[in-house]
Amino acid sequence: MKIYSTMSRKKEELKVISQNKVKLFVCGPTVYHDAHIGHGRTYIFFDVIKRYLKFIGYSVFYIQNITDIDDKIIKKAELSKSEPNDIAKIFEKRYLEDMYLLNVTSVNKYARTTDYIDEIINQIERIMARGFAYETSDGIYFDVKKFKDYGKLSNVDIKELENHREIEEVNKKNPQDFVLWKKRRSSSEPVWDSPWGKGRPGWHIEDTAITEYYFGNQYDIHGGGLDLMFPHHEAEIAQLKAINDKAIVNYWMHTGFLNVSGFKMSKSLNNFVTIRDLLKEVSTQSFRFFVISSHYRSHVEFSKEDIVKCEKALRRIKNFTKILNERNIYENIKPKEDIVYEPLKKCREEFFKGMNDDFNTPVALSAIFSFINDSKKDLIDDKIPMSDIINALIFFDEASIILGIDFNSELDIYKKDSCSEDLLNLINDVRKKLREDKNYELSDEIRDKLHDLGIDIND
RNA sequence: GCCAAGAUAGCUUAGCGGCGAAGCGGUGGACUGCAGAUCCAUUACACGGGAGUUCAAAUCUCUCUCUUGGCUCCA
Repeated sequence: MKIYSTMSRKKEELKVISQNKVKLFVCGPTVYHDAHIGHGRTYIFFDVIKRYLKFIGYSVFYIQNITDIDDKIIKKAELSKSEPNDIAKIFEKRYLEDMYLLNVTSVNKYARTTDYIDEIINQIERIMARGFAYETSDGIYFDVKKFKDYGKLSNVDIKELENHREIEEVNKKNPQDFVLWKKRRSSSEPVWDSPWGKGRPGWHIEDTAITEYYFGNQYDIHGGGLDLMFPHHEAEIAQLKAINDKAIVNYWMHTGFLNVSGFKMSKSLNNFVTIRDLLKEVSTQSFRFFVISSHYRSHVEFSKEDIVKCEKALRRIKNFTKILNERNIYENIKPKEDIVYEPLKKCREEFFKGMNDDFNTPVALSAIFSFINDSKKDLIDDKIPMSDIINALIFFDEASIILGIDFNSELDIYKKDSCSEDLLNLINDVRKKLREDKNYELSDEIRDKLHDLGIDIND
């Protein structure tokens, strides 16, 4: 199993800290608006990563933080004349709903920042005690000059930054220094007691507090979107090392951007697509397929058309597994016999080779399609041994579990409720009669209009 | 300005030293009253330009052109 590490900028063999165990942390969202499809991409991918590591035998503990106290949340609360905590609660709930809809089910623990205030304060105290942070009139700051490796992960030259950083805080020793604890600035913001008076945590400290609480000083994988590499992950590394020289994160993984109409999603550009809006138009499975049909580190351009293409491709796989299922005349028999059918052997080999090579899902998918192309005729002609029909079904089950896309179920975009289903049956009966009377004109018109409504009928 | 990523058939995406691959699309056919779906067959003048290294380069080096991203909060 090879994983690309941002720190070394190359693929490295996965070596876990304790046998068979992977401690995985991924930066979660700040809950002040609905998650967009870029979040969707990142979290679907880490979902696949977790699923795969688990599949190949690791016991994975996957934590994601939820930032529920932040400037943006406070600002949003002010605008909507509500409490920051209420805003956070609402969007946290909506975020979890979105993840559920995306079939992102592999996170073991969602950790809220405000549940770890004690740990955060304690960590800041230790960072200060070791001389890596200092107090000013408005907060506690990390002294970046004390940590020589600051900038190593993102390959950023600290000196360069001086020219570009906004200097919003005059009391800081250096413009690059980042805040660990913010002292109360206005009466409306939520605060907690601390040795430095009432205040709230800075953004970077929550992750190290949470990871230390659950994982200790060393853990295996830390993931997140590419945009978090600097300064967020640099800050985390600095904090970790400030607490403990031996602290280490072995693999830093970053997902590439999902851009819309050539640009990164932003509200000002009005190219902001939320997960819930997208799922009104395309199925979860199609979107997941879209996400995994490119490599997680590459930059991807979002387009509805491409998701439609993915939906068609996905349907091809489903049609194939449908035939496989029909051929499986022995129910409940799962012989773990060796595979003799060559295309299936090749398919498995390629699939796992791809996944083992830094989670190369496009290769894995390609292996599936090659298998379908190579074997479809044999399947229809009944030339595949029954044991391998079953082995193929087992393979598709495994692939479904790993990728979080059920290849064995029919693609169904439209949620059926009993009423609309009855109604559709009624319309179909009417059309059937019309066709029997050779009144094609009217029956076709109904079909066309249903199509416009997004309902396709197969005669 | 500094730091990155990228340019592969009509479109999307892999490959990253030795038959250019997958999906979508296109074309022909089967099925159908027709369309779609499905199936079968088939297709393609695709590795941004130019040098170099090598027996061999899409793949390595240099260079040019272009695109995108980061350097402020950001998955």
